Amino acid sequence: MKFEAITIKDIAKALSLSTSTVSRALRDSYEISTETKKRVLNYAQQANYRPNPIAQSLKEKRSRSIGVIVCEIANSFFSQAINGIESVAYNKGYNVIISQSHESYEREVLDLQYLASRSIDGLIISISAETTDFSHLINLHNRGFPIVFFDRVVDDIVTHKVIVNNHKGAYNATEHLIRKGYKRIANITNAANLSITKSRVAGYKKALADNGLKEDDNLIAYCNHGGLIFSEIETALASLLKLKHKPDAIVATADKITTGCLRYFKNNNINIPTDMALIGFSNSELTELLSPALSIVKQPAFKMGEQAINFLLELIESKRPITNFETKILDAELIIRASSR
Amino acid sequence: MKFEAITIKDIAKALSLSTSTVSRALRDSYEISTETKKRVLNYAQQANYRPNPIAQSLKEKRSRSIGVIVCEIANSFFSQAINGIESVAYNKGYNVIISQSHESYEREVLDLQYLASRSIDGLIISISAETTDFSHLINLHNRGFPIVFFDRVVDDIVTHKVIVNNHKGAYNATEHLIRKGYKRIANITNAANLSITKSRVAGYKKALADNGLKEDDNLIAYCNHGGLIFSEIETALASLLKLKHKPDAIVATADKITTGCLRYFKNNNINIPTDMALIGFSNSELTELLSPALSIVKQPAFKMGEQAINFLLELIESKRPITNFETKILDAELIIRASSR
DNA sequence: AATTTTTACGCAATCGTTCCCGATAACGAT
DNA sequence: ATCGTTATCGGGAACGATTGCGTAAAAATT
Repeated sequence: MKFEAITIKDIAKALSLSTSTVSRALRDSYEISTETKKRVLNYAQQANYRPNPIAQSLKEKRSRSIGVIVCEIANSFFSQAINGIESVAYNKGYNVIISQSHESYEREVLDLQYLASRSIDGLIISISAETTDFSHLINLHNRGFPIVFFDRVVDDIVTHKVIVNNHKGAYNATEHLIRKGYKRIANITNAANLSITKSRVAGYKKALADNGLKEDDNLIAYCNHGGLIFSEIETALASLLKLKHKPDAIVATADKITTGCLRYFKNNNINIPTDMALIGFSNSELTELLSPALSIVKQPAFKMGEQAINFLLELIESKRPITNFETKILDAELIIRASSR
Repeated sequence: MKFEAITIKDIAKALSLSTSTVSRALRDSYEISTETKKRVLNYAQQANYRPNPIAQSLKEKRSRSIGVIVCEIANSFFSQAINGIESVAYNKGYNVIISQSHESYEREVLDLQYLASRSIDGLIISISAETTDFSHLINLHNRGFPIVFFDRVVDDIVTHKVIVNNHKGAYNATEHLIRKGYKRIANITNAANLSITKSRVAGYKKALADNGLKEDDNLIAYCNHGGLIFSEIETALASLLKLKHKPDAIVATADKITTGCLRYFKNNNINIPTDMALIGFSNSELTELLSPALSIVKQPAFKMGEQAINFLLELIESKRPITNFETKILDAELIIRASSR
């Protein structure tokens, strides 16, 4: 099935003009008489003419579309961030092509190849939990391709970045637990290589240190798939609970891990917060309604998305190469509820 | 910032060949000698040549991208459906451009114009709660543009559709409440004009009738924004609770409405299920962890997405016009938990 | 040796737009 | 009458890839 649209040639033929004149008339060039402009504009309107964006892209060497790679759309944080990206992109006439890495390095590389082959003008990415080799990104970046990182950034690549103050978020969450009297606080977190993991673990450790608690590597568990696989959370928690000196509270520093912990405790009849306190990073709208209501560290996902796309459009639309790159750090919100009281 | 890619011309020049020869060599044409093919292929590989999809699109009059319009990405049902769409599209070399209507008719029309202007090859859409005028879609459809509806379909437009057995889903949910002994069962549902609303309300009514319960229009409340605005749920529930003869159970037939009801009851200290039983349509992963665990009607969102994209690709890739349209009806799953016991 | 056939490649048009050059006419100034 | 201006417009070459058609050389056939 095809679907033939009217072109500038059709207009030219119908009005006995040249395509150049029609093109210029449509773009309101000064070299075209008001009379002719009117004729062209009227005809175009009546015929419902729309310029072919593909032809324009070919001519202008830009597609007016940008790529976004996240690990999962079906994750509140990312879907909210995408909302932010979309709202700005829409207003600026860009379209957004979304790809999911599903926390797989291989898939991330494929996604990137795919997007690059679709000639996107720029990329916003939060890298997958598996990714430790950045050559696919470095390659593009070195060739001057506009990239903005958000959430999970790559330190070695110098470009605009948007993150949350992960250190502070984890610090505050941990400190809150300490103030509530918890003594043995475990940290279940994302893959160790991720930037967010490093900051969050550091924040957690700093809070312990600042409050005279000793850190214990046995109390830190890494989930290499970011909690996407429930069993990795089970394994982590099971081994924590097997410790001689069990934890009495948990800081979970990823959305899926936070809710995964809750699921595990419910499955195993472990009472929150009496047997085990829980606080975790999450952007779900439902944490308040959970049982017990979850204490969370909530990221300004929508704003992060907005900031990321603004950064990207700056890179794309800048005439001269940008050398002055910025890292925007937003604050996460600490919301205390029943799971840590 | 630009980013120059290698073209077929560059290869041609480098190897002292014509662009036609290079093109044919790359496409493995029989008219090119094995020798030349090897040279071209080697050079292309070494130079990391990628055909320019925009130029290809212009030539082939197809963009290999499809549009998806849903009301909200940050909704489990839709994000899961998009996952399904994406997984198939990805494998077939199509990319997916997602737009959100935010339940607004105006925005839906704009989205559609936008997508059409981006020359997508086809469209998958679940219409907004506000939409009652379908001329924007009818227009496209009449011009032979491939459209597949899912979830919220338009009866008047004859094309492939993917839905869930909404009647049965609502029927089963209602019947379950009746069996549990609830006598006055209210139904809070989406905008009245939506196809899904009609089916679900009908299913609800049928279950009442089949079990000797009288339907009462005071017990049916419509949320015109699909629960996107919490106040509309509040209003609906408040007026239900003001009735002389209050309901003792609620069937909520939209994701946001279901969780919205729960939120309202918690806010107002209404105990579930003793004061009020609750069952509702939802695809959230967290319903099990809510307090109380929510009984739900769960749609096979991922499968629906897969089916929708398969339908669409059939329409797009078919040589001759398709006249034999299909409506795929999948079954929803009824999951009983504490909120209705 | 003369011919036909096959092989292997180039030319040029095409897709829809844009834009650099001209080209033409009207008009006033010299 | 000649020239310079200005106002309007058209020709045609891009952009990158594809493809029908034409043709030289090589190979096969007579």
